[in-house]
Amino acid sequence: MKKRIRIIDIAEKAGVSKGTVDRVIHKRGHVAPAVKKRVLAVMEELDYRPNVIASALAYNRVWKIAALLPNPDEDPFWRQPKNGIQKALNSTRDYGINVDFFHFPDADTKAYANCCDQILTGNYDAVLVAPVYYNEAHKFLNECEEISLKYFLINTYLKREDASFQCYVGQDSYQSGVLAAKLLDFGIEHGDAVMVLHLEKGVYNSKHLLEKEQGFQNYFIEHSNRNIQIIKTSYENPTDTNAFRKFINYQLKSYPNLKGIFVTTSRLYQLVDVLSEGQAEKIKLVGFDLIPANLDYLRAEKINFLINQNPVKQGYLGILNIFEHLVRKKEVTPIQHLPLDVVMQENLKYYLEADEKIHLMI
Amino acid sequence: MKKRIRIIDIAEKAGVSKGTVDRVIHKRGHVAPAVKKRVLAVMEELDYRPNVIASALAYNRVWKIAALLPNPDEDPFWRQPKNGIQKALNSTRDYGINVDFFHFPDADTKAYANCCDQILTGNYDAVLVAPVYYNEAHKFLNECEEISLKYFLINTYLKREDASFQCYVGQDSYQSGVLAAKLLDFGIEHGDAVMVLHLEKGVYNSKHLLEKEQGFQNYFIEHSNRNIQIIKTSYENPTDTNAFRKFINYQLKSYPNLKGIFVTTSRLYQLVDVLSEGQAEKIKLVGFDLIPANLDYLRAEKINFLINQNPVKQGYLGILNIFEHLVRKKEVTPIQHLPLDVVMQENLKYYLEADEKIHLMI
DNA sequence: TATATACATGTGCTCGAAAACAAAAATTAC
DNA sequence: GTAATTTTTGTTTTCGAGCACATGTATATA
Repeated sequence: MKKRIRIIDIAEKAGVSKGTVDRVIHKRGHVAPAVKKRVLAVMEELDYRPNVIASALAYNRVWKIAALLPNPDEDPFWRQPKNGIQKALNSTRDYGINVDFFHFPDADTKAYANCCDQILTGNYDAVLVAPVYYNEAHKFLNECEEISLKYFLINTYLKREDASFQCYVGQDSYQSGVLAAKLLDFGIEHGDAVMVLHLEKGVYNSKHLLEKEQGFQNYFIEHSNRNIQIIKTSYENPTDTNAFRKFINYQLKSYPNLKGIFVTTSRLYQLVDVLSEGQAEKIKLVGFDLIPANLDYLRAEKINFLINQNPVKQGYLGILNIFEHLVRKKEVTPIQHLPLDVVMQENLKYYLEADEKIHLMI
Repeated sequence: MKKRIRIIDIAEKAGVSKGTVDRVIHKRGHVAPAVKKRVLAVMEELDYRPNVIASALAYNRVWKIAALLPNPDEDPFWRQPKNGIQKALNSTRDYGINVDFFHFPDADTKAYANCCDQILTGNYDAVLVAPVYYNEAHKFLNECEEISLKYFLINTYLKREDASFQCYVGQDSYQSGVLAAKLLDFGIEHGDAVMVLHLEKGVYNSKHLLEKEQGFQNYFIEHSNRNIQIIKTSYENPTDTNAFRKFINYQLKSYPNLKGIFVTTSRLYQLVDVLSEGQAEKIKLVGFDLIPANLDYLRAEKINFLINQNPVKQGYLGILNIFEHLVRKKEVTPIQHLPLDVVMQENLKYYLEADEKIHLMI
């Protein structure tokens, strides 16, 4: 077991003081070229690795981070990323990471603008943004760019080329559509029909839903020998059960060879709500997200697959990337897609447990 | 942003010195009951949380860990857990975690016993064990128990009730069989037949293979309405391609309604090797492990699903649990099953990337 | 040569907790 | 009541790196 190399060890071996070694390490200048070379050589030779713990302690600086997210009390989905953020905080607190949350109520642009103002004038070192509203988000990010406020995106991808853009953590919408197609394809026969169904208002403004659809469609185009017919539909208000049931029954009658449905949102359970026993048995179903209503149907074997893109981890990795960037001064990967987990009744529990166990380390 | 509470803050508020607070925190005794009560009350009131960084630095102690694994140069599988161990080390080194590796060549019981001796007499604080050989492992763990050497198991589960047993991280063999059954079931028809195929020597000594088989079988027993016939087979030496091909052709002739095969080891690729184009297309295939040979066939859509139980993470979590136990003095969960990831061509890349990204934190 | 100036190098304090050590107070023994 | 002993409490050093400040050395300018 070899002794750990400290700055002082390098200093001694190079015949200088620790102050000089420190200046070399941090490139602070004021070191004679010959000395610098000697110090670097010794560092190389002894394979010096800074003690990150001592470093963090001595740094003793506080990093101000803002997190701009929809209100988790209104939209329960956001409880999970917020949870992940808080878990990351437990690991990073002693390194000086400090997060202020900014939540805005759904579709309240005034409150939203207010949040943005506070963040822009609040002297933050970085901001974690869920850019759920396309236009507003772009506007805010432009402003961040102006004051060189570094931003990290989670959940929804926005194409940005700014210097202030650091990284995105979230889903790969297109690929999740491809995956859904492959899953359904495995369970149906040559010549069957499948449906991609959006249960959401304003689908044609939601880029990620369209990407899912595109991925789904492209799979079957690339597997044209399977001769699968694709039906694209959307339905805005599945909460009105009776009307929705009529709509679905009409679809099933129109396409008697329909054997699989892909619901692009987390609302697959609302489709199952209106399917009869016989219908549900005949049609394979794929959807998103491990929310309780979906899980009930997954356990009852009425839903075949749920695709999961760990929302807790989104928040966790969001903060972790900020930590790596600010504290460790590392380059972060610009695009970080979360795994597309294929969840079934048989492997569900591991994914539910996994969220509890993100207790890792810095 | 609230200031972090330090020991000295508590000391001041309680009207004592930081030495006294320290004694209370660490239960070192030598504190008057009344004072202890006052200090605890202040700690509670100010919600004191120790600065783990400063704590780790001051501790300045080295933990000696031994890792007993098969030689990764002989069995490439073990390269991955070892990789995970090394990644965990990068995160924990500064906390004083120090690992010595002990590798034994395959089936060399003398070398194995030698490793064990070294570990038992080497004054280690904990040992991470992959108990691949049933009898030898039990013997070693008994000896650990005698000298109160704490052990942590990875990869293969051994039922132990000792006080020295801390936790197991690894696969859930039974459940992976159930999952494989469900996957195949989704792709076949009522009345078809499926095969569970062991490609390994000494199957009936390998408890985890039998558990996989059991899980597979029980799924179909519980779904008897599907009326699926189960064929159990094993073949010891698939490397002899010609003989193996004959064997498989014979099986396929014997069971013309065979529509799915579950290979219980990572050797599914050897089955695909001997299947003709036409045969591979008709039969759905499920197996284990993201090894290159399997991945080639997965990408070529000849393998339908690979079940993955992140081997890198096994090693990583093994060390992390030791860290949590020794350094953080936390209770660790005794049984920790890794997620059973369902891997297809369409979501493969995320799982391959994921291994790179375990860079998490302490 | 004296002095200002720039640059190179060394010293010492800091972060917060741990623990050895020193001092003070309380208790016991005689 | 005093000395010896035990118990309680306070002080100081340590961990390794960061950084402000002090000191030292060489070059330029008068």
